[in-house]
Amino acid sequence: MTSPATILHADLDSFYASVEQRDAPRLRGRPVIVGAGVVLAASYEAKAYGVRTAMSVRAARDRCPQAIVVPPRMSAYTEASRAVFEVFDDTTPIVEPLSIDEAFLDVAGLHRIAGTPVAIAARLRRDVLDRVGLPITVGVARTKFLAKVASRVAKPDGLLAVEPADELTFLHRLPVEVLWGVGEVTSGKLHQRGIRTVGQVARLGEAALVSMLGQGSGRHLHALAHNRDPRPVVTGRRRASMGAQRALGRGPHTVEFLEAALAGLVERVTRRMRSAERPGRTVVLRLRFADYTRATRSSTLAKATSQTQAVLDTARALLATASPLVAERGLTLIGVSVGNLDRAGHIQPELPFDDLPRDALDTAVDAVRRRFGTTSLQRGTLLGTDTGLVMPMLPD
DNA sequence: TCTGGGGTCCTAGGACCC
DNA sequence: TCTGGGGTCCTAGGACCC
Repeated sequence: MTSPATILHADLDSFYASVEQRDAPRLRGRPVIVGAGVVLAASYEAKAYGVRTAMSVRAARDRCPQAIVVPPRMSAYTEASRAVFEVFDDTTPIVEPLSIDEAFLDVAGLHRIAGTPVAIAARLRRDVLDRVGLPITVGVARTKFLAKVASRVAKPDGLLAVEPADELTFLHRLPVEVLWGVGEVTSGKLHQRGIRTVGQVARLGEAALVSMLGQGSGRHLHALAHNRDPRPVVTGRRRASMGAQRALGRGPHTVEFLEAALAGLVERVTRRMRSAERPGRTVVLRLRFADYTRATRSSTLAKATSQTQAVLDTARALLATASPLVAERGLTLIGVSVGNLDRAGHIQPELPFDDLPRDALDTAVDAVRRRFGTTSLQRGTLLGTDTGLVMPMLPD
């Protein structure tokens, strides 16, 4: 017995461009590009001319000379997103944000009070339009994956529900690119073997996919092609890293310039970390070079921090280790992110210890692990932490 | 027409521990 | 003395997503 389709994937259409059209009547019905160097969003009128996200604005103008290009207004988009998520939250308590403009909603259990999932989805679309003034597309299905596919197919300004009985018929005629995790590289490998539709992937068999793409992707794609996606819609997920990056243009860049760029990025990131009260432990330096190759360097601190100076010192040291690459290839982008957020770090042994009751200590160890998100505890020692908590540990 | 800024997840080898 | 299996953490890179 299969469960009914109760997962909604709600996705705002051409989000940034829609906000601009909402706020400026002269832009309505016209091709609009939101961009700064590259296209961040294009209205459907612009997309009709072949304008695509991530294309350079120059290229976009070539395709659509009459397009109106406006600079991004991030604060307006953040505010619009907040208002839309308020509508989501009023629809169901189970909302999982995916990005600034899309989310999964689980409406199982709302049937009696709110009607069928399709009725709920239709009302959600009306509410977003009435309350925020933006068009939104909703896909409804039994799995997250298929709900997302449905919304993609239904765009723009649409609603599409895929009932359990129709799942594979619907899915199998679509191109492999709809599968989550199939980008340029993977689709290239599949195309090489003449595989273009999800149905062909499904018929291929798991073993063949694994040998083609590796165990992880092979199994993943096989499952998705059969609409097997057991992941539930989960609330309360928090981001695992925060970062900032900056394109530098072709060099050469002076040391002073790079130092200043790095300091600016670190300041931006650590400020956000402090205002979110989310210190982190792992500093990652991202570099991109003139030939578009990339490199990362990372370093994990003993203690989580959100202090500008600590992160900057680490980032500087990482940049120094990459200086041969920088000299050789020329730097065109630099980024800093901090991961392992909220993980306090290794707990430092302070005193030897070996005779407390075992079960009490096991409980305490679990508590430390939950509290600090770390499993690298030194057994047989009395532990102190930067928060002043003192925790005894038992030998194995 | 070379390609911005923000993220996630996976893999793989080495270090280290039990 | 030799060998081993299981697990986590760290670093680096790659693919992918919006």
